[in-house]
Amino acid sequence: MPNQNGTGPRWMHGQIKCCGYRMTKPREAILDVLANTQNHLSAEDIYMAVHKFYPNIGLTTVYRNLEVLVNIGMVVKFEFGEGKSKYELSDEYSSKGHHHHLVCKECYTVIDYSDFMKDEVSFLKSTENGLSEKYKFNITDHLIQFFGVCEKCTNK
Amino acid sequence: MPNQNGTGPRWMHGQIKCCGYRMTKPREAILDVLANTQNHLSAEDIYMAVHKFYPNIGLTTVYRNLEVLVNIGMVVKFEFGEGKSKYELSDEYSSKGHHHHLVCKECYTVIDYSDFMKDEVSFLKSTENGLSEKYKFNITDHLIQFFGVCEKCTNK
DNA sequence: CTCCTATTGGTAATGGTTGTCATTATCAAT
DNA sequence: ATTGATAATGACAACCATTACCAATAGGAG
Ligand SMILES: [Mn+2]
Ligand SMILES: [Mn+2]
Ligand SMILES: [Zn+2]
Ligand SMILES: [Zn+2]
Repeated sequence: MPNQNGTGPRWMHGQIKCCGYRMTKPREAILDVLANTQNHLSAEDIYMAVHKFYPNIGLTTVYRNLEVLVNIGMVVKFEFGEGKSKYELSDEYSSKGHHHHLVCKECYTVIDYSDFMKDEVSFLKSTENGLSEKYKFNITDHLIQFFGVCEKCTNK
Repeated sequence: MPNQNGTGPRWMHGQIKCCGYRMTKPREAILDVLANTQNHLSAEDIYMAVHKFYPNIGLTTVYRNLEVLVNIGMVVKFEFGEGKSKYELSDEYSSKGHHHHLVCKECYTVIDYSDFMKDEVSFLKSTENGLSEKYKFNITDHLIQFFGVCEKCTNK
């Protein structure tokens, strides 16, 4: 979807140009779709959303660009166990900020949470330090997910 | 591989019979393969290992049984980003015990670690409590992974 | 031993993702 | 504004891990 108000962050001025990539219509459209949803979208979801405004943009192009955007850190790719990857804007480019996921194993509802971070921060810091020291790893990232059954699925 | 010494835990007496499942040759072979490796195996890996001793056991059977074993909690399924699932015995049936994973994003080496658990325990307890309370989730499980670049890949 | 039915194995199908390649579009340099 | 090098695109085919299907087999309670 074309940026509705002219005041939003123009992707043009973001990470993309700096990395030697060109700013193209599909790229922009994909970022706009991701910026305008609260959900975690599959490549197909994004393709369909983009398709409404640019019917000639292909699914292959969506996949290719998601890969690029993940590589330059503007988008994050997740596997929640559904058999297809889900994407969302990375912390820096999203209004959500740093968060993790609570996933229902039955209906695959995904909840973003950023509560209870005090304990997480200290846990992460000490664990990352310990691990990188002991295993000589250059740690760049972490993945924390909780799984369970949501309220709706429990009462069913 | 057929259980090498007659003294190991016979899967026969485990979880399987209790759940109404039958103990079959393929089932036993798959569990033996998983019990005799330190690695995280794909369905194909397991199929090939089983195939050496029971050449007539099919890949489909391996997949079907892995699903059963995951469902009754004897096996755990992981996605490390390679595009195929990896399997290992669950904590209770493995000599490894409770642990998490440190994954190299370049070569997909996976390290099991169970260090630095003191901080994790308190983090998990408070976060699980907070989340299940706030979001009315019945939390059953968690996934913690650290990603980075291993020593070998860094010097290359 | 018999019977019920869970399980198997072979093969085809599915579905998400990636490769190919001729064509097009971006943008730095003129 | 025009040009040119090349990044990016779109249509389609190929890939590959996983599932569905179904007739044949085998576990194990009685
Ligand atoms: Mn999220
Ligand atoms: Mn492990
Ligand atoms: Zn649910
Ligand atoms: Zn590595």
